Amino acid sequence: MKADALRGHLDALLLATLDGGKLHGYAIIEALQLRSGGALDLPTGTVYPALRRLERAGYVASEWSTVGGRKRRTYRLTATGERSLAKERTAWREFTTAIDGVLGGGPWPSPT
Amino acid sequence: MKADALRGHLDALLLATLDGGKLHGYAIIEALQLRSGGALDLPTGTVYPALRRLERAGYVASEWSTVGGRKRRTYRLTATGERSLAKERTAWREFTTAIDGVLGGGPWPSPT
DNA sequence: CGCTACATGTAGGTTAGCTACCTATCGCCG
DNA sequence: CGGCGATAGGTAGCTAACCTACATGTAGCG
Repeated sequence: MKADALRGHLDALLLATLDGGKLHGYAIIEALQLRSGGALDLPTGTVYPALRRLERAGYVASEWSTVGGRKRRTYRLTATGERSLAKERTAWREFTTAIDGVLGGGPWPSPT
Repeated sequence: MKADALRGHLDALLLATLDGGKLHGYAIIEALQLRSGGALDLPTGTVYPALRRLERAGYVASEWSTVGGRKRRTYRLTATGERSLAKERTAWREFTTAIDGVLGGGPWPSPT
C-alpha cells in the first residue's frame, strides 16, 4: 500500500473501528488489520498521535485501566464522534464515486 | 470534499485522464471535472506541478504547440505511464476494498 | 479600455502520516 | 537468572505532496 494513500481517511478508519465497542490503542491496530483483510498495518507512531488528535477534537474519549499489570488507555466514541463518523462515511462514498468516475472504464468518449 | 483526501491518488487521476488521448493541462482539469461529476475541481497550482513531476518520472511526455495564438503544452502517456496506470488502478481497488472493509457495515462481530 | 476565458507557471506554507527511537510489564525458554 | 518476543503506550523530527496566492500573457467581446 502506497505510503500516504491514507491521508485524510485515517480519522474515519479509527472512528469506524470504535463504532460498536470501546477498544484500546493496540487493539485498534489489530482490529484494523483484521477488518481490512491484512491490508492495513499501521505503526503505533501513526495511530497513537491520531487518537490523541481525535480526543482533542472531542470525537473520542479515553480512560485508563490496568489489565494483567499492563496499562491501557481505552477509547470510546463520543456523540460528536458518531456524528462525525456518519459524515465521514458519506464523504468516503462521494470520494470513491468521484475517483471511480475518472479511473472508470478506461478511455473516455472525448467531449470534442 | 476534504482538502487533501486526494493525497497519493492524484497521479492515478492524471494518468487515467490521459488514457485514451493526449490533452493539455487546462483540458485535463476540465476533463477531471467532467468525469468526476463536478466533484473534482483542482486548482492549476495542483495540476501543473503534478504533471511536471509525472514527466520527470517518465510517465508522461509533453510537447508544445500553439493553438489560436495560445501556447499549449500537450501531454501524452508513455508506455511506462500506461504500465503505471494499470498498477494504480489495481492499487485503487485494493485500497477501497481495505477501507470499505473497515468502514463497512458499521459495528463488527467482536473477535472475543 | 476593461473584463472574462484560456493557458501556464512559481513560491511558500501546512500538515499528517511515517521512521526511528524510548519506556515498561509479562511470560516463556534456556 | 538473563534474554527475548508480545503486549502496551508514547515522542521527536522528517518529508512529500497538495493547497493558497500570486504572476504572466493572449484572445475576444462590449
